[in-house]
Amino acid sequence: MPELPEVETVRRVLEPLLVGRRFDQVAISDPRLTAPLDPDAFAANLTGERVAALERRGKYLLVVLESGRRLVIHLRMTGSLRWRPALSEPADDAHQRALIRLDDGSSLAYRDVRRFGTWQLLGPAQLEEHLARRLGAEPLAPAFTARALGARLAGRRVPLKAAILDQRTLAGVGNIYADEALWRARLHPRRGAGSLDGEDLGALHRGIRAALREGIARQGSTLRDYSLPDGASGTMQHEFKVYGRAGEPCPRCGTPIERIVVGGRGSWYCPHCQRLVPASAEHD
DNA sequence: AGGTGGACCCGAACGC
DNA sequence: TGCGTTCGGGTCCACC
Repeated sequence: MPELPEVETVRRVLEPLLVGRRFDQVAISDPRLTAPLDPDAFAANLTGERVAALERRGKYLLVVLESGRRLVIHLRMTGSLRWRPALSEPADDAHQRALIRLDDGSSLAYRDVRRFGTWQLLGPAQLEEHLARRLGAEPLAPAFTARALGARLAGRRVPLKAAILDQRTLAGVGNIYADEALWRARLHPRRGAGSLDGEDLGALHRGIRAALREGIARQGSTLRDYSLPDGASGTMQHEFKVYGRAGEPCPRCGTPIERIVVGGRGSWYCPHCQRLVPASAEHD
């Protein structure tokens, strides 16, 4: 599932391949991708544009075009981008939803098994408004401090994990990195979001950033559909401490990892390291 | 206003 | 073996 580390990896790989290139041909074969806009009109609108920069905000990939417009790509769950050099074999892919031919003969294909992903074409002001409505702070930016995180969580009664998954709390964390961050911070996913003290907030802030940074360093996690634009796999899935590891020993204390459902999401955690109530209040 | 649950989609995993 | 059912995941939206 593409979360911040996966989208950032895609951005880094594609940046040198796309910047300066012109879109010579654009074909969109799934109307869902650009709905409610007509896919052919959308494709025609993109044709001839040149890429000025590749940016990322939360889980959004932003293709900045020379006209100033942005092609805003959200991969949702199963979307992926695949770049192929000039003269390479065209892929036989039933799940391909769009194909862009670039002016150097290379191509960029978009595939999406579950068809949740979206493409939008927005002007700078529209994009700003679109993102401001949906996203909180970039967790790896200097402005994202433990204090700022605390301000976003204060007074909230939702489970902590649900608050972290809310993109307006902070942008880019999904189910996997939420569990990994909570394990690092030794916080139970069902803790009340507004119940954290200063020490907890510091640990959560560090846990979120460390989990995301390791994810980027490992080029993301390849579980099913995500892969790098050159077809390579990320390796972060080998580094998961708790995600998907029910019954396996906690890497810190050896207690078997448990799976519960929090905010409707499968959630893995260590029942010993991540207590709902302070350890001092228990018999043990 | 803030929180909650269903809808969207489809392959994989599961149950009989 | 083969069929049907359930599940999951990010976001939006209708509802409380």
